[in-house]
Amino acid sequence: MDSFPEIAKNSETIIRMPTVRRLPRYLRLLIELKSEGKDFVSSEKIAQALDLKPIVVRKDLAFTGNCGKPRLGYSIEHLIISIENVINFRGKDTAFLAGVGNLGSALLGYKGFEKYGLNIAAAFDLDKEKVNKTVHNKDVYPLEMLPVLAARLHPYIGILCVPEESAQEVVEKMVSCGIKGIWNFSNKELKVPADVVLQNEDLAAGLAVLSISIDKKSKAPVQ
Amino acid sequence: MDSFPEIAKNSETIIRMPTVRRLPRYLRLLIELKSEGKDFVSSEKIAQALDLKPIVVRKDLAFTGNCGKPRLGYSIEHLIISIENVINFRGKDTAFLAGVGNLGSALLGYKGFEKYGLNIAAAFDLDKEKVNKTVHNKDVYPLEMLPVLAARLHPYIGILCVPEESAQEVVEKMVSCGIKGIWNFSNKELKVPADVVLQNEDLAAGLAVLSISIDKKSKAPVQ
DNA sequence: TATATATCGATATTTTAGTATCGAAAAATA
DNA sequence: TATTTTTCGATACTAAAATATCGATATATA
Ligand SMILES: NC(=O)c1ccc[n+]([C@@H]2O[C@H](COP(=O)([O-])OP(=O)(O)OC[C@H]3O[C@@H](n4cnc5c(N)ncnc54)[C@H](O)[C@@H]3O)[C@@H](O)[C@H]2O)c1
Ligand SMILES: NC(=O)c1ccc[n+]([C@@H]2O[C@H](COP(=O)([O-])OP(=O)(O)OC[C@H]3O[C@@H](n4cnc5c(N)ncnc54)[C@H](O)[C@@H]3O)[C@@H](O)[C@H]2O)c1
Repeated sequence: MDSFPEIAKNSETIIRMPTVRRLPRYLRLLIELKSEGKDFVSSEKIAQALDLKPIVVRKDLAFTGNCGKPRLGYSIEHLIISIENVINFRGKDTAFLAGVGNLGSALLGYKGFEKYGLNIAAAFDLDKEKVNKTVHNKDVYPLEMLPVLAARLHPYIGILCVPEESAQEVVEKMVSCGIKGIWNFSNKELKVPADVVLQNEDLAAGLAVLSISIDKKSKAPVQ
Repeated sequence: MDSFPEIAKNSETIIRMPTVRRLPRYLRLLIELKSEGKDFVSSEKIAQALDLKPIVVRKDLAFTGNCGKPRLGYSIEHLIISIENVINFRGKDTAFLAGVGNLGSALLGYKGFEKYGLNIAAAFDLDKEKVNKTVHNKDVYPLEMLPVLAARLHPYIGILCVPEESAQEVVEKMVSCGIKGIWNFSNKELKVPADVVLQNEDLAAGLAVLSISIDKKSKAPVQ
C-alpha cells in the first residue's frame, strides 16, 4: 500500500474503534480526577479505575497524541484537552432529534450529552399533541419544519427515535437536509448514501451479550 | 487445555462476542422474512439486508449449530429457534429495574424487550412521588422492597437507571438479592463480585464512534 | 437419469486488537 | 551529584476477528 512502509510504522495514525469507544470512559475519569485537584495520573491508576490493563491504557492514550512523563504519568489537563479534541467533544456538534416518544424524550432530557459536546438544537414529531411545545426545555417542531430549521441551524447529526415503520423515510428527510451522521435508536436496518455515516445503537446486542455472559459464568468451573 | 485438541478443532464451541452482538439483527430479519411466508434464505440475502459480508453471516450462523443446504440456504424456522436458544431469548429472563426516571421509564415502556425474552417483573425508585404506582403497566416499588420481591420473583438481571451517585449502592443491593447480571445504563464504573456479570451500556461510546466516523468520511479522498 | 449451478462450509490467509518484555528517561532520594 | 525507582513507550508476540479460496453437495433443470 505504502511505498515506504517503515516510515508510517511508528506514528499510529489510524485510531481504532475499540480505542474510540473507551475514550469517553477515560474522559469521565479524568474530569473527576481533575475536580479532585489532581494533576498527573499513571496508566496503572487509570487501568485500576476502569478495569483495564495498563498497557491498553497506554496504547489508547498514545493515539490521542499524548505522551506521559516517566515516574509521573500523564498530565490530566493535557489528556482531557486532547481526548476532547479527538472525539470532537467540543460543544459544536449540532443535532436534530426525530421522534419525541418514550426514548426520544429521555434523550432530550439527558444532561450528559452537553458534557460530550452534543447540542440537540431541535426536536421533531408527527404527533399534533407533541409539537409546538417544549420537552426538557427543547423545542419540538412538526416534522415538515425540518428543512426550514436545517437551513438555519445546519445540523450535523440526526438522532432517530421514531418507530421502525417510519425510520427510513425520516432518515431520508434528514439526509436531504445535509445531515452527515445518523444515530439510529430504532432497530430498523437503514439505507443511507455513501457519504453519510450510520451508527446503530442496538440495545438488544448488549442484552444478548449480558445473557450469554451470565450463562457462561454459571457454567464456568473456576475462573 | 484439552488432551485431544484435534477433536474440538472444527466444532466452533466458543461463541464470539461480535457474533453475539449480531444475533439480534439476524433474528429481527428472520422473523420479518417468516412473516412474509418465506421458508429459506441464503447468506447472500441476509448479508445484503444487514450490510454484512456473506462469509461473516455463514460463520456467525455456524455458531448457532445450524447448517444450510446447498442451493437453498438456511431454514428460516430452524434459524429462529436456534438463535433464540443461543441468546436465551426464551421469555425467561426475569429482571428488576432501578431508577424510574427519564431513561428508566422509557425502558419500562419498550415493547421490544418482551420480544427478546426479557421480562421486567418490577421497578424500584426512591422518590415517594413515583412509588406505589405503575409506569407503562409495570409496578414501581420503594427501593427497600427489593429484597422482599427478589425472594419471591428470583430476578436474574438488574437494569440500572439511577444517577451515578447512587449506582454503586443500588448494585450492591441487587447483588445481595442474588441477581447475576447487571445492565448498567449509568455511566458509573461499578465494582461487582467475580460471579456477577456487568454489562455497561455507554451511549457516549456510540456517539464518539459516530463523531469520529463523520470526520474520517469527510476527510477521506475517495472510498 | 445426467448435468449444471447455486450455495454451503472447511481451510488458509490477512487484518485488527490485545498482551508481554524490557530498555530509556525523568523525577525522587541519598 | 550519583543512585534508585517508577513509569513510559518501542518492539515483539499472541489472540481474535474478518476475509479469501475453493471443493463438496444437494437441488433444479435438461
Ligand atoms: N423505548 C425504549 O426503551 C427503546 C429502546 C430501544 C429502542 N427503541 C426504539 O426507539 C424508537 C422509539 O421508541 P419509543 O419507545 O420512544 O416509541 P414511542 O412510540 O414512545 O415514540 C415514537 C415517537 O415517534 C413519533 N413519530 C412517529 N412517526 C414519526 C415520523 N414519521 N416523524 C416524526 N416522529 C414520528 C411518534 O409520534 C412518537 O412520539 C423505536 O424504533 C424503538 O424500537 C426504544
Ligand atoms: N436519560 C438518558 O437519555 C440517559 C442516557 C444515558 C445514560 N443515562 C444515565 O441513566 C441514569 C438515569 O438517567 P435519567 O435521565 O433517567 O435520570 P433521572 O433523574 O430522570 O432518573 C433517575 C431516577 O432514579 C431515582 N433514584 C435516585 N436514587 C435512587 C436510588 N438510590 N434507588 C432507586 N432509585 C433512585 C430517581 O428518583 C429518579 O427517578 C443516569 O445515571 C444517567 O447518566 C441516561
